[in-house]
Amino acid sequence: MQPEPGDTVATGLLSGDVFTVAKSLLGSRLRTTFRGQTTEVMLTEVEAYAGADDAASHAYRGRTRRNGAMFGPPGTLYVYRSYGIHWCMNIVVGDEGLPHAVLLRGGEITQGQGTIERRRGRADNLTNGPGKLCEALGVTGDHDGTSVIDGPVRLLPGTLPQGRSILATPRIGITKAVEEPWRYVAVG
DNA sequence: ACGAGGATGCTCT
DNA sequence: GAGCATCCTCGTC
Repeated sequence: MQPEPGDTVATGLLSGDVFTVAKSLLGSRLRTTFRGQTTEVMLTEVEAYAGADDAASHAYRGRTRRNGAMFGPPGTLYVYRSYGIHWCMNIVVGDEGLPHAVLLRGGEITQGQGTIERRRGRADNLTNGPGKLCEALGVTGDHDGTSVIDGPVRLLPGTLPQGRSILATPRIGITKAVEEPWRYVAVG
């Protein structure tokens, strides 16, 4: 599909293999506006989860009640509750029906610093972690299954600033497939 | 700087 | 009933 002028994000950005897409999401922005408060981050830390081929993926054993959003079209947001307390969000990528997704783990605030500090209840460590990122942007389970192309949680295309490079490391907080270097961080 | 431990709720086996 | 794709606080060094 050809991007049209005014598209919030080129859908082609989300249609490659999950590892390529994950890296290309670094530098993009994620924006929400709730109750008139706009908050936005530039993504700097993500992880790729490769569906049925990845023992650490929530979709490794197929579709369940929780992971249904992962089987939606690219751009679908998959939000789940982590440790009973936090929300974490993924962007579904690749071919529709394949449950490949990119976990959003961290970003740098580009808009709405004050709102984010209020939501987080502190002034440091605001967006360095998947649960923190959701709380900062006001993302909850209500947003599970919405689209980052035209939904309330909006992905805006972007590239990393000059001088930044991408470091691949093992993923954080998992107990299976722990060696795979599918976490990508913008450093520099 | 680093590690231990607890909070908490839902999904899946 | 186990097991989390986490975060925070409070110990120790």
